[in-house]
Amino acid sequence: MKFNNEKLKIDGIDKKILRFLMADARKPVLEIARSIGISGAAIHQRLRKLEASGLLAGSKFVINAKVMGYTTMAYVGIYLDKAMSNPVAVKQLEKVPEVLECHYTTGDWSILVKVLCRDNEHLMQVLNNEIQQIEGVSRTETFISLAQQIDRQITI
Amino acid sequence: MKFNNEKLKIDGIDKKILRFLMADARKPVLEIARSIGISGAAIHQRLRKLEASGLLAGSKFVINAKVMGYTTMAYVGIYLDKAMSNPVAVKQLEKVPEVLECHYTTGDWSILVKVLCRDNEHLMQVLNNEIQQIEGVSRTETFISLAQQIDRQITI
DNA sequence: CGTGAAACAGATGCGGC
DNA sequence: GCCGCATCTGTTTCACG
Repeated sequence: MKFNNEKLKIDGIDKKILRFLMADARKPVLEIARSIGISGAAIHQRLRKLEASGLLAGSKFVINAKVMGYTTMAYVGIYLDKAMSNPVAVKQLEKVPEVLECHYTTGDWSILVKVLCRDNEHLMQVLNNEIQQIEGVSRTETFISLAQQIDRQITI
Repeated sequence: MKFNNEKLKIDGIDKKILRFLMADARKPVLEIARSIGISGAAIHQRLRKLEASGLLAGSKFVINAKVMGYTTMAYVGIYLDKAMSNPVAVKQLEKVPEVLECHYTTGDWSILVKVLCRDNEHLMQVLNNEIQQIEGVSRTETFISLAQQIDRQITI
């Protein structure tokens, strides 16, 4: 991806718009307009500009996974055999729906993944039957998140 | 939070609606209606039901932090002194805007946080001047994410 | 549950300043 | 850049099957 991010200037009004929409992507533009005392058309123009700049990477509905019975979140550090290339392992991890994030990290492990499971038993199955079955995975270290106490985006 | 999640039944139509909105929270309900061949009013009713069930936890605009010059993401494992209670430390971590997530974890550390910084130098400042200055923090271990290769929500 | 119609509200494009 | 206006589209409610 290439963006024209060299001239990207975000002024106070842009920031206000972004803060509103980061908290609620469905907030009507006209409502935001009234809140910050500017016309709806102006907000619209600014949003087009921000979108063109690549700063706006879309919007998401947030699902409360707990209500769906997914209560166990964990981070898993994965050690790969020297022979195993990272992209090949990632391709396998993509096929595991419980894997929500995957990072290529410095430090002890080759890969750090975040997984979301229904319960500890489900987590065990994902570890044993999915992740550790991937070729090249030699060992894993699991850290269960007993509570997620902060969850937010970058502060604008 | 308590929800009436005992009777929560999600059928195929609900799943389709959710999949559309999880990918793009601003997608018009009428467009979804046309895609799946049902009236707009029906989608609207289902969304109200899903919202009341607590499954819908809002929506967010996603910001591309790279365009804002934030290119260094890292996970930091934090060791707390025995005397230090977790909630007190979390309260301090909340004040650090670079901290995006904070998990109370099993395993070696007391806390695992995700931080997003402009560059390695900024990360170093956050570690030395912010996180390690928090009372009760004895030691940290940092894992820089060289690349985030998967980033998604729960699969419906 | 679903539908279609009606009333309301928001989105979008444009000329003008 | 912003505004106001006109038009189009989407949202929301409601009575009914």
